[in-house]
Amino acid sequence: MTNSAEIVAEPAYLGVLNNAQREAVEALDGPVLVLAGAGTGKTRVLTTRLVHLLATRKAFPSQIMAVTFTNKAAKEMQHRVAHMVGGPVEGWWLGTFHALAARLLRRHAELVGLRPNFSILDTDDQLRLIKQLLQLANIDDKKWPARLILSAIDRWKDRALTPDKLKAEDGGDLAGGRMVALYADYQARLRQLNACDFGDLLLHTITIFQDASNGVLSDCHRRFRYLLVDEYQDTNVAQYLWLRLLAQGNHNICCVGDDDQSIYGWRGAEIGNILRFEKDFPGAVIVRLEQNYRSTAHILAAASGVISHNQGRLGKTLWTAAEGGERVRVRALWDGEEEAKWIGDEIEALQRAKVSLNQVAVLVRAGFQTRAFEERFITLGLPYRVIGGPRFYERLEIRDALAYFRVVVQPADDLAFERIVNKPKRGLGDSTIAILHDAARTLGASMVETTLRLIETDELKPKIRSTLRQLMQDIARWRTGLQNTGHVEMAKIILDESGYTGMWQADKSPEATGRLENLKELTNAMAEFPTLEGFLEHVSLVMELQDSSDTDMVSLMTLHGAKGLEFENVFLPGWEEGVFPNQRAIDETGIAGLEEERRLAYVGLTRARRKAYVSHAANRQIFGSWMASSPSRFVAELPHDAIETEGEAGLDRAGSNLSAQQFNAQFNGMGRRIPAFKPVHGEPAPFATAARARPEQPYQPGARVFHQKFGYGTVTHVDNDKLEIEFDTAGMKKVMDSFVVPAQKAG
DNA sequence: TAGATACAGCCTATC
DNA sequence: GCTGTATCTA
Repeated sequence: MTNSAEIVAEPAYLGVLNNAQREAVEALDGPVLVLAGAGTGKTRVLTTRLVHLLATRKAFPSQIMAVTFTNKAAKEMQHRVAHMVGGPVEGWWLGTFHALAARLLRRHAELVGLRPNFSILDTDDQLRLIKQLLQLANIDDKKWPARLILSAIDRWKDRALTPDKLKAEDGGDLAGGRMVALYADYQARLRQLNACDFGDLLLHTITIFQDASNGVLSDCHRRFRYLLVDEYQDTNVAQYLWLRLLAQGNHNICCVGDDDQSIYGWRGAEIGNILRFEKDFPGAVIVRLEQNYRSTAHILAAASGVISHNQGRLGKTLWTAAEGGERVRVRALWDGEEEAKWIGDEIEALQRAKVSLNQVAVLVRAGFQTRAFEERFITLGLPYRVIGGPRFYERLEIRDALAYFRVVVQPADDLAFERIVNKPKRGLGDSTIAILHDAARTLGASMVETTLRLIETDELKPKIRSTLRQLMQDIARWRTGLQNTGHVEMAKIILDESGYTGMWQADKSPEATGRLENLKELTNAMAEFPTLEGFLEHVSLVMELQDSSDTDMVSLMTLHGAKGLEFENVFLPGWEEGVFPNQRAIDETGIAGLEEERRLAYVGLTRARRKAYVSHAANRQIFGSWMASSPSRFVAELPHDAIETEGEAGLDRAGSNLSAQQFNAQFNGMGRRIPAFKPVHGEPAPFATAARARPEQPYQPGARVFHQKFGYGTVTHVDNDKLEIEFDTAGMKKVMDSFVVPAQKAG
């Protein structure tokens, strides 16, 4: 219902839009797909649409959900909307899929067997967990590395396939044919740990949504009347299902995306989601944004020429009203060093022409390629920043510190406990941890709980017992401390009293000071959050620390990292077969992989506003050995009119005598075997799941028992699962019942 | 429990 | 060719 008195004249924000943009903004009700080519004003449409929703009184902020993939994109949207309406808009659900799902899940955790304070695991935790499960199941982790197992699980989760939806043979020969059972175990273990991984955030909310009896979904329908989705081409099946459930209520879903910029197929994105939109949401309005405001006609022609070689596109033709501009320069060079030299020189030339270095980017296919440029830029004294290196919250010392906090907040978090139990070294070696681990498994209890029980017995050596008792008391004290003392102060106390800070202070290695600084930065960052729990949530869901520097520097990053960004001048080195398109991408997924590489080329070219430089070298050092290389097929796909070819004669054909097969063999080492999901017959061998039902106490006073360490003895007293035993040689001891066996069986 | 040695794996990467 | 990790040994 539009209040006509409110909108007397056409709002100014509509006037600045072109026809297509305007259509996308004004189609507020019903499903809408906005196919937004690169540089066509996608963000403007998204934010204006939101402002329009509010201005027309179609919705209050609290009735709008806006979903992005990255925190950066969410922040950007918040910022732009605030800018448009002249103040921050609050109360709308704006965030990443995972952040929004986590928010819902915290409220309804018990519906999927979790407590509201569940931990969110990252890849590192997942890998540790899988390693443990592999060991438990006696699966050779040499043959089936945890990384491989994890990626199989993640891919299943991307497709919303929970273990119950899989048949044993769906795992192929992975993990010796026991992959599905392993996956089920992994899920069981997560529940025990009161934890979930990123995939679970979505899958658990889907489970909750699908059960109508809890009323959560209908509540959401009542609440969220309008749904906005950014980068729709990157959604995976789970995200698609999640969105579809939410959209069922009001059908007001607006997805913005570009099938030509889908570059995340390898992490589960389903380009089919965007290609199928009309079918999934009947009556959908499709708006194409094709007028590009970013790049010159030559750059657009180059990008369009390359992408036109792809099949299976929705099809768009980018055009620009702008005239003139330079052709894309395509240069052949002798080797990588020369390439770096040339790019360095060109950047210096730009610098002399008073171009800001912030407007210069070098976009590479893979991280390792940045090194050659860094070296060159250092020699030249060109300031640069590498975007997307190791992240703050992934650093060892930060993860250790966070593990301490996690144990205090969520004592069922065994992964965190195991991480810190002997850091700093407390004399708790592998064997002690193994005892705790085994005992926890037989008891079906958490490690902290198990430790609390074991320290009341004589299972452990007195010294170890008192160390653990101390640690348990510390953790308990820190937990109570959090109720009275501020969490920033408490965090410092935890790191101090645990000896963790001291450990690095005593460390004389050169990186120790840096680590101490990072720890300080960590506690500083906490101040912005009301509670320790809130901070931990932030850390799990927002892995980046806000970047501060806006000094003038060349940006060095991967093509993937450049998506969504734009620069006046873009250098695209390494356009060689094998490197780009990446050979592995082609080996692993064939045509689909090649097309994704081509979309990456399209993304790269369309980042440039004024000048784009493509280069390729005739010789390249890969994994240490020199190889002749031939220009990327994408070079040949650039329309002649749009480019200007330069470089020494003959170089552009160098290396073409090397067969693709030879290249493969060298580039990929001995040819990596990719385990196929081939069906295999026969039941997977069952293996222990962590939780086991506790039988009745089988030991009574007088029973003869055998203990691995203390030998034979007679039970004198029973206290639940704790036994007092007079051992024949070791004397009176308290032990856990699970540590002894009836004497006759041991003989 | 640290230090030494062998060995594999080396593309992209969000949350 | 380099790096991280797993395993062995003093």
